[in-house]
Amino acid sequence: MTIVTRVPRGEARARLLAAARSLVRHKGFAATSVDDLCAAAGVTKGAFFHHFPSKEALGVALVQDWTTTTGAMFAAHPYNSLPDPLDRVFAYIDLRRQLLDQPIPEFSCVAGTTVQEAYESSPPIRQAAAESIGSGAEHVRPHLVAALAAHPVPGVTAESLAQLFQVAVQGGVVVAKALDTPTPAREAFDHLERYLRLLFDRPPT
Amino acid sequence: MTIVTRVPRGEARARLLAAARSLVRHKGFAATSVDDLCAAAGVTKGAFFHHFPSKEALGVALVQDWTTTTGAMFAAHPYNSLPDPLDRVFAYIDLRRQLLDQPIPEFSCVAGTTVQEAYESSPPIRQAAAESIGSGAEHVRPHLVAALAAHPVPGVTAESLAQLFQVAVQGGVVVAKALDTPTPAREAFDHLERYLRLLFDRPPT
DNA sequence: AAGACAATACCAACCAGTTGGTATGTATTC
DNA sequence: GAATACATACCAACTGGTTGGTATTGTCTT
Repeated sequence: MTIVTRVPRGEARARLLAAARSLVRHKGFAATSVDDLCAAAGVTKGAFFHHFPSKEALGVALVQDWTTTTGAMFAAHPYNSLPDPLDRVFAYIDLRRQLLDQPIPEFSCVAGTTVQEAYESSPPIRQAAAESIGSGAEHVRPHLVAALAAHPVPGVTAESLAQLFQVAVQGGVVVAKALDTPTPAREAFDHLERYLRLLFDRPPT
Repeated sequence: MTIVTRVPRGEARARLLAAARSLVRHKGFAATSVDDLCAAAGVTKGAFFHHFPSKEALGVALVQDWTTTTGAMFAAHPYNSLPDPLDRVFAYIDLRRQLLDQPIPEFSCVAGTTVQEAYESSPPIRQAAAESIGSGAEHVRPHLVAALAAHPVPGVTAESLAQLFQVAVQGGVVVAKALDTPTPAREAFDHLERYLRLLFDRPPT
């Protein structure tokens, strides 16, 4: 008598999204088949297409889910409550560096990985990735706005700096994957911090 | 009587690599099928598997071909012959910005795009991408070495700066694809130039 | 409180088309 | 004439997606 432990009713969608997050980070979106996803989630194809009308729809949901969960994670982090805005920026960089203390697939960005494949082949997924990257920039932009208000730097906007953070994050993932080491990503954040300290005339304490 | 213009004998391999470069930049590696490649190259499957033992082998050859052609393009560029090393670095940044005056797929990096998908699924391709990224850093690293020799900056190495360039290039592509505009990539290079001018005490002329 | 009923959540089997790859044949070149 | 450079035809495995069904849940009525 074999006891088949089934996935509890109501969890299928969440498990599919979790499986997708992991598989996409490891193999990319196109290389992850619907069968892969169902097997990893412990669910059948019927369940998959009950919750998602297509594989593309799951891709959109995956990126949106990524946006909200990472958004919640950053929003809840104590760095947001430091009194000085520039300290908040530096604490954000620290947090970013801490995230690199994980295996590479674990710190790679779902939106960034997916958009490379979806840029032309799936406008909806690209759109979701755009919102994700934009929302990600919002984790530093307000602090940069406040810091620049207290200490203006000619020719430098909070928006372009916030996007520079995103470029560093995404580029860090790509280079880390290529060289198979998080070091270049970490050092990119070191340079970013040094750049900001020079811009804002705030030498390391 | 239909005249079928065939691909001249001996060109199949080169045409397959050219087709692969274009298709991979637009759709990614996994989403590009062998049939796609043959159709785009105007060649049959027999030709494909005559020149490449597998799709993976074409992926490796594609990345290697990318490394050599881009390497030759940068090596031949006049920025290398400027007298001052830091001027060479700034001219390299200018060149990088010029490359952004193209449609996004045209300036996206084949190695960077591919490695995201191949990181775990294909060690040989990942290895080729590692060599490509490493070789790419060599287009600035010597100039940074010379610039730092003339004007040392405590705590800053030419190697980590060269890798920062790679992070900016790769991150620029990802963010540009996500937001569907080259602006963040361009501004990342602006910030990079400003950072270097601060580090080397070389205000804009 | 119990029964009817419809929605929801899921499953197993199946489908047509596509995938990477092969076996075999033929025209060119050296 | 032997190697090289292809073309044609084909295949098993897998692809995203569909089908028809079942078990579970909530909801409304009596």
